[in-house]
Amino acid sequence: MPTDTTTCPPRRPRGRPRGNEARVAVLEAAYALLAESGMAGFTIEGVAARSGAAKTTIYRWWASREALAVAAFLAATVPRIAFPKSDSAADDIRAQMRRLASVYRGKTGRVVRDLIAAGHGDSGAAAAFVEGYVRPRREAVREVLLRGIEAGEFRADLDLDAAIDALYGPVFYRLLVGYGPLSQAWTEGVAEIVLEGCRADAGSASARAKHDRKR
Amino acid sequence: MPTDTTTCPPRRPRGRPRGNEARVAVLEAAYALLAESGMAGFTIEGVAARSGAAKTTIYRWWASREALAVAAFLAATVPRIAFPKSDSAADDIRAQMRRLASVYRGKTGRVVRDLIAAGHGDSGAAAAFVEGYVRPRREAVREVLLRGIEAGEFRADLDLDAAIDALYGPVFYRLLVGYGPLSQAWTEGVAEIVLEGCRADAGSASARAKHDRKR
Amino acid sequence: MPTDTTTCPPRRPRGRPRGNEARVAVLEAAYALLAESGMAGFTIEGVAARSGAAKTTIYRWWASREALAVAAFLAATVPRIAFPKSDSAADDIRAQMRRLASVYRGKTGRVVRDLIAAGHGDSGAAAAFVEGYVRPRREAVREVLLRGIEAGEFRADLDLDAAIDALYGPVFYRLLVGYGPLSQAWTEGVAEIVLEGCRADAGSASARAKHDRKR
Amino acid sequence: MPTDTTTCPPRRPRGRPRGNEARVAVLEAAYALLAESGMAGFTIEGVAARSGAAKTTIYRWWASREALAVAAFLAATVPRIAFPKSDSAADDIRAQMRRLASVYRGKTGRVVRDLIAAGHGDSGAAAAFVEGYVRPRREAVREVLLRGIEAGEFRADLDLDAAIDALYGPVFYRLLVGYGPLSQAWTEGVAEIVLEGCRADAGSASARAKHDRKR
DNA sequence: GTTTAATCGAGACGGTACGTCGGGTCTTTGC
DNA sequence: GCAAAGACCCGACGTACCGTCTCGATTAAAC
Repeated sequence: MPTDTTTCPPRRPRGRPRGNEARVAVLEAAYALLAESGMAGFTIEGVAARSGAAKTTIYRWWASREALAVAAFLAATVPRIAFPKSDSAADDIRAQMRRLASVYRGKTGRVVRDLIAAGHGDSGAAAAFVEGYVRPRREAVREVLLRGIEAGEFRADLDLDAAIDALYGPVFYRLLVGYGPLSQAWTEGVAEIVLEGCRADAGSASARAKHDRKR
Repeated sequence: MPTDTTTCPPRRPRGRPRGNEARVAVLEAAYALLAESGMAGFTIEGVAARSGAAKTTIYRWWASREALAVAAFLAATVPRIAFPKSDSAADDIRAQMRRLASVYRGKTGRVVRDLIAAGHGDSGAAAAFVEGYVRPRREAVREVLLRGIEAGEFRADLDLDAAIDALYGPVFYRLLVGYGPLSQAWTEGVAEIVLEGCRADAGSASARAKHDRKR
Repeated sequence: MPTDTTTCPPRRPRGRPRGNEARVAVLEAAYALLAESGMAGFTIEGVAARSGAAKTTIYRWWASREALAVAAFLAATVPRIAFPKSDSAADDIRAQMRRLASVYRGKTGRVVRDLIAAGHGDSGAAAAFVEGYVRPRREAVREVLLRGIEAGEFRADLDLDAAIDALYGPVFYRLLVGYGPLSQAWTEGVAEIVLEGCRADAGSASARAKHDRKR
Repeated sequence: MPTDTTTCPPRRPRGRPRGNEARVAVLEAAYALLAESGMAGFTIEGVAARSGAAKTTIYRWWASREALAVAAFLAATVPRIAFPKSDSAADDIRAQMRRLASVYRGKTGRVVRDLIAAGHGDSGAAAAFVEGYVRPRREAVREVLLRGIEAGEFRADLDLDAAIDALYGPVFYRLLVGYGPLSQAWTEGVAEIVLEGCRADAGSASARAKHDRKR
């Protein structure tokens, strides 16, 4: 895993050091190709031809087509998400969902969709995508939810992971399954239901569920 | 009016009629291959070899690899889903989610995942999958939700599509994105939040959302 | 060999009689295709499509692609060749060679070339071509040569088959091997040499050859 | 003038050099296949399978099935012909014709026949066959004819190309058209006529022909 | 300064599957 | 029984990429 430089002794290895130009050229060409024609039409040969790099060089540094695609996407994507921050955590989440759906309605949507699909063929690439893209975004949402709990908007015993999945799962569902459009009205409908389920005064919901489970 | 020659619907077309044996053999071989090795390793050549059919025959009847895979899956899957039916619509949904997650944890999960991913390459296949698999299952859930509304369990103005997405979107999310396991505990956590958001006495949630939208 | 109608008992067979329309349509379409694009592009399917006949019908009456091509060519070609007739047999032959070379420089040349080549794949077709096209033309030449012998132009012990081959072999050689053009000057050069070898006063050539053979 | 960098002709091209093993294996397999079953049954797939080379490799180096067949034949055939050399040029030619006819009666005959036929589908292959096989053999004959002219056996104004065609055209004619056998007696009959036409004392033949042309 | 070891481009190579073409056979309907 | 229509199995086509490999050329640290 050459891209991992966390644990390396300060000993520089012998021989010619890795040139950054090739790496950058490959990633840029790869992202351009990905944005243009999705994972279909994203081939190692195509990336090599467009970047001017040799196939050998690509295979030296990336394990697979999928891994390269994910790396190119991550390199071209801002690592942190600008999250709105108002008085109401619920409002912030609603706004962010609207924005996410809007982005996913565009070209990025197709790329994300293709990368998730491609991940099924390369578990390493899937893991990289989750770590580099999915998890940071979940963490951002988690913080907003925590803020909402502290502010008393959401109930204290809220299962955060379940809440995040309930909010954003539907967005990915529509993105991937293609059942319906990622319209704004729909986004708000989902948010309405889920955020209602998170409210502090959600009453005996939790108790009821626990009771059910005991049966 | 003795004769009507304008429309002759029950007329057999000319030429040798399509043999059902080839069709069945292809679908069975295709499903077997799909279950064995997923969409990777699912090739037209492989299906042809295993089924004894010629590639041309396959191409005559199915538009693409993806279309064939979906057709094979649908042919091998019971068209209607057995849904539990108890006094409580919420309980029925919880039970069904548990069951779905359980099924998706197994071999079927990978097949469904692969088919959804494959659908991105062939919109016809994607549509067929939605119509043949997704929509009937959504309809079943919709009926349960309607039953719950009639029984007073859920609020009357519930956005059914949004509710279905909120319930099952997370399941597909985990299945496809691979962020976390489809564990039973997690399923129940999601159900708890979403069903709480659907409850009849969900208070002013609806009013609040409407108010927001007007801004 | 359905194309042979010389020996047929006057008894009409049972069932629907063979339609002549289909036969003619097939032969015409076949010749058109042949003239247009040569044996490359001459396919049973193409002939069927153009003639409106079914493939089955074609296969019923002609043994192979090659056989059909030969039949179509023969049906479209005048069976007897118009031969010049002057006082000098040698002049007649020279004139006829000029004419043949001129024809073979055109579209017919390619067709004849292709048919001869195609004959290698179907001995029946090759035999039909020889019988229907080559032999009648040889017979015509043979008659001229015989006339020349009677008139004292050519020597009496001339080997007619060898002479015909020596005269026309070179034409087919150039047509088929493509070594040089079928130009008029070249035709005359060949004729000059061969006809000189056929002359009545060719002296002791025959004697010399016989002498050589005895050694 | 210390360095010259304008022209560097003996420069190895970049990239991995072409391996000779694949080339040889392909040509050998191709010739074996050709000799076994002629152009029918000579398929790129067959050659690839038998040689162990990939189809892509074959397509990289040879333009077509026909081109490969010709190349394989030329690689397996001695480039120069052993020609008899006695006191008499006419005798040498007679002997060589006998030998050629004898060879063409065997397996080589079919191969040559098929290659000539195949050449009609690929003009490049046809040209290669002419240059690599036909022309050298013609040159050899030409030399013998020249020797005969110098020795006074043949007339000085002999049209060499026409003479070669008159001698060998008939051989190819029978080989390709299949009108009659390539028997020894027939060969000698043809040689007798043509060589008689080439004799030094062939009288006024040349004058007569020239007179005809003026008309 | 010379090794020495790695990077990097180029491109040959054995493969797999693609989607298409045409071949030849068989099974219908309809005359 | 003939003809048209067309389903069917089959073999080969030529192409696109795959992933591996052998080259020559370059580059910089190590000796």
